[in-house]
Amino acid sequence: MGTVSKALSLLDFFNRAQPLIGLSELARLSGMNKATVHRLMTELAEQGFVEQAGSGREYRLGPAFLRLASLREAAVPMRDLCQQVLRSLSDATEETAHVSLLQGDRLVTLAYAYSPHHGTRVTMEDADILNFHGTSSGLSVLAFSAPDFVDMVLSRPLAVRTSDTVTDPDRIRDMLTEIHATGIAENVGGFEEDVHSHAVPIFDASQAVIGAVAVAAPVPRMTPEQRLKIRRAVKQHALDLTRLLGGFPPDSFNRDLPQ
Amino acid sequence: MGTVSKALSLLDFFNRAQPLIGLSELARLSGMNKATVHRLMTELAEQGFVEQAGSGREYRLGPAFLRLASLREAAVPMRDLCQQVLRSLSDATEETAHVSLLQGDRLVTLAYAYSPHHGTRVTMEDADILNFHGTSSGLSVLAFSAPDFVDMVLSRPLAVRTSDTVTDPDRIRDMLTEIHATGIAENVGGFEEDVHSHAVPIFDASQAVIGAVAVAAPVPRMTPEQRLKIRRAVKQHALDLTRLLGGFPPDSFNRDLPQ
DNA sequence: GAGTGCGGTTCATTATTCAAACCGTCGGTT
DNA sequence: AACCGACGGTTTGAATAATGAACCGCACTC
Repeated sequence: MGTVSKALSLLDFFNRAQPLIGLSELARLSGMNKATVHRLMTELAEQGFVEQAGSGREYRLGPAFLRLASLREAAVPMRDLCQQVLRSLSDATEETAHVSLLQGDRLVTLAYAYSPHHGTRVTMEDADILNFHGTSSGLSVLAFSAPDFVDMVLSRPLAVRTSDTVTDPDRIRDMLTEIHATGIAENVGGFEEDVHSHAVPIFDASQAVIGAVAVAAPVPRMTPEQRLKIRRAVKQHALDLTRLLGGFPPDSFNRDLPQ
Repeated sequence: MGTVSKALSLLDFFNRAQPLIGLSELARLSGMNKATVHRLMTELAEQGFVEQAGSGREYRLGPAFLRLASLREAAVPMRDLCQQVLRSLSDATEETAHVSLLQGDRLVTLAYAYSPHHGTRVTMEDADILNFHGTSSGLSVLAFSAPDFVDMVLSRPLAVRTSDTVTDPDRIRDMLTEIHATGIAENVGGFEEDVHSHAVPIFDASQAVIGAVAVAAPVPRMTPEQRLKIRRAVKQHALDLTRLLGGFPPDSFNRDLPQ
């Protein structure tokens, strides 16, 4: 791993639950030497990528990201487009809709939309990291990923989030085969208890998978009629989003709407 | 300059006007070797900080920034707070208000708010980079910066944006002395023609300057009464914002509202 | 088909980075 | 007040990774 990757990977230890991290802790988390972490953080701080919090001397993410995110969105209004599609999707299904994007070997929540129709709903956070094996989004992405990537993901330890999380690689591979055939991944309670979700992958111009569109509903609301409605809507909106982003589904992608 | 700084500095060449940059051009812009740039960009791409556009092979900023900006804003809702203060400030002055933040040795626009009161207004872009010598925001920041920093800024070539841009370091130093005394910087047409702007610095918990609040109005609308109203409003709102961000003005800062 | 500029690669040289030990400081404990 | 452990940060020779000139294949132009 190059120096730049090391420095950037330090940023991954910051999240909503842990926005402030001290030098020693960061060294522990990353497994790097303290001196190394210090030098890397100093360089990141010079560029505004991290800063040291006023009171303690702990680090947190810096203001540079606001600027760069603004420029990214100006160049590629992906979030905007996703938000529009999600609005329509959550209206159509009356449930929570969200888009996740493949960033390196992680799947990251980019945007979401709630439906005001029900008092209870599945709630989301931006910038959450989803696992591949226990979410419909992750499974839908894997089903259209290169075998090498699937092998890499399934050879890592697979976190058990709920009693329904499937962690047997062989069973997961069977699921991927079926998802590849239908174009839709379905998951019940594998990530959060009582959440029933459907996901369909989205693709870029080179027909490579770049993420997924999903709808997540509370398990008790999932009637057969509602399930069919969601499956049709997710698939249609995922195809729309792929097209809006300038992409194309691969030839093997089943474009039929589910019956 | 360390490797990490080199890699991150490559990101600075992307902006609204030039969102796509090829390898050779990036090497030229940065003065680095093409192989070096290639390796750095490859590492940045692995982490999602840049990506290669579908058609050509040019690079553009990647989706990672959306995630990190979201986490930054969750940890430090600076943009949110600024937006609230700016809303109030632009309502009070009936002109465009904006906040810029010091990031390393650059001054970057963070947020702005327009007033719906007039049909014409000064328009802004997020993530624009302001110069120090030709903007009221920049001058107000300089006036409360360490002498070393001022020397560094004024020893660089000073861009001439309009016929009214002041570029004589001695004259600028005189202006800084006065700005330091009053706490307000004023600039007429030094950055954009026909724009009259006022700015007041904002400070962090250690009383160091971190940016500025400004109001920009078309020159023809600037009557003596309007000018006084703006000066009072900018100063008050800058003090409010400093406090909201958990900061304190330095002891030398003149807290009196202008008469 | 020679010339140009592109993205990308190679490899010996060289400068940077690493790990371990060490400082000074801060709170809490004895 | 002496001790302790953990903190952020700094120094060191030894190990590693970055560097840049030259090069490749390609597309396009003249």
